[in-house]
Order: sequence, then structure tokens, then C-alpha cells
Amino acid sequence: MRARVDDDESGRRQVHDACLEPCAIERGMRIIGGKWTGSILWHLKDGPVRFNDLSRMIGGASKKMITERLRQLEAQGLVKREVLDTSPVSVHYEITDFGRTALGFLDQLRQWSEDLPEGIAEASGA
Amino acid sequence: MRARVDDDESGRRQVHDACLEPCAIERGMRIIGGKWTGSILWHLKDGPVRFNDLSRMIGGASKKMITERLRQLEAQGLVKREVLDTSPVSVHYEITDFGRTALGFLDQLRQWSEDLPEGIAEASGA
DNA sequence: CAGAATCCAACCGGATACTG
DNA sequence: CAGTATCCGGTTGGATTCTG
Repeated sequence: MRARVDDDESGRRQVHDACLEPCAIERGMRIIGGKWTGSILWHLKDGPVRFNDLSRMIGGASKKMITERLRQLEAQGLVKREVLDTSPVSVHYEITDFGRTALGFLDQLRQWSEDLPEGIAEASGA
Repeated sequence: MRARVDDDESGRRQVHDACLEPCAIERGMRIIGGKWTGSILWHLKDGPVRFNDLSRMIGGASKKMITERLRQLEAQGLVKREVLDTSPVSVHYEITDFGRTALGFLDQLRQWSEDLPEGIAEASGA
């Protein structure tokens, strides 16, 4: 937060020494590393999903969380919100083209996570 | 406490319907999604690094954080700690083979993060 | 159905100071 | 050098209740 360094306004100088690539990782993580963010995005990959369906798909996340993350993803342009004026209103959430560019990484992460040795997750916050 | 299910004391039942893959994503995220975790791992990819060097490389993270994440990564088997009894003691942190299996998607994330449209990060927690 | 609002405990993580 | 210890404010995120 302190050494933000100019955004190439002067001449492609950008980062000086340390965080060049690492910061990219951190920045990315703050975008799709939030709790449930990845899961939400992942569940949208096959097409638009309605709010409650999404909520049910991701059992474990509260509606509050789903909403929050969805709003965030929308603000970032990874997800598109669409209100259909049906009987009791339904809302579709759809992944954008930009959002799809994150699916590759997400899929790799998913694969990696699936065959983790046992007890790894426990060692995280034990 | 309602549908935690997975006590696996009875017989490997674990996940029931919803979160099968999504949970994998979440689990993975909890392992390498911590603040600085990805960066640390990434900086170890070219060989062992000493504590303070690592600390300097990742300017922005306090020693406390570096230590914490390092301990966590060690407990999970992604990083190996090695104490060399030199003059004022030096400690090497080295990525393990298992740890290397995470570098693939970390690199994808890095690439993805590098050419993000401007203003995206700001929309995260603004 | 699709949220918004409120409350509040837990944890995260930065700053600072101290140690062998 | 390589941490540990302590403090502490801010954010996270779950539970619950209410609404158009």
C-alpha cells in the first residue's frame, strides 16, 4: 500500500525491485481468492444460474455471502446480473467473457485440490 | 451443524450432493489463497531462500506474516525448512516437490493477473 | 424469489518491541 | 540473523430477521 509506484505514466518504469510478479499473484488472489468466489464462478461456467439455485449449489455459504461476492464479481466485470420480470422475479447470474478467462486457473486449482494428500487441509488452520 | 455429514467415522460418505468440485476449489484456496502464501511459494521456485531475503523480496509483508505462512506451508509439506549452523545462523526455505505441483496454476494466476483491465483491483474492496 | 439490514464473534494481519 | 511476543483495530463472515 505504501510503494504503489506510478502506473507507467512516466515511462514503463512501474515496479522497481521487489514485487513485480508476486504482486500480480497477490492482486489476483484478492480478486478470485475470496471465500466462495471461486466456487461461484465455477458454478456459472455452464450457463446462467439463478440466485437461489446458486445458493443451493454452494451449500455452506450464506445468502449474504453469495450476494456480496456476486456484487463484487459484477463490479469487477466477471459476472453479469440480469433481472427477468417473471412472476415472482427471477435473477440470472451469468459469467462474462472476461470471467471465463479465470476458469482456466480455477480448473487447475480444482484438479490440484482434488488429489491432495490427506490431512493437508487440516494443517492449514490447526 | 446441520449438514456437515462428512464424519467419515462410519464409512467414507463425505460429500453428498452439492459441493463436490466447488469444495475442492475452496479447500485449495484455503491452502494457497492466504495472504502472501502464493507470493512466498513463487519466490522459492528458483531455489532456497533465506528468511530475511524472502522478507525483503516480498516487501509489504511483515516478518510475522512471512513466518506464519512459512510455518503453515511447512506443516502442509509445501516448503522445507533447513537450519544451517553458520556464524549467525541462517535458515533456508526450500520448496518441496509437492510444493512445486502448485506452481503451475500459480503461474497461470500470475499471468492472468498481470494483464487485468485497470480498476479491477479497486472494485474488489472499494 | 431475491435479496437488504442488523448484530456480533472470530480471525486476520499490521505495528512495535524484545530475544538468542 | 531469524525469529517470538504482545497488542489491537479492522475486516470477515455466520446467524437471524425482515421485505417487495
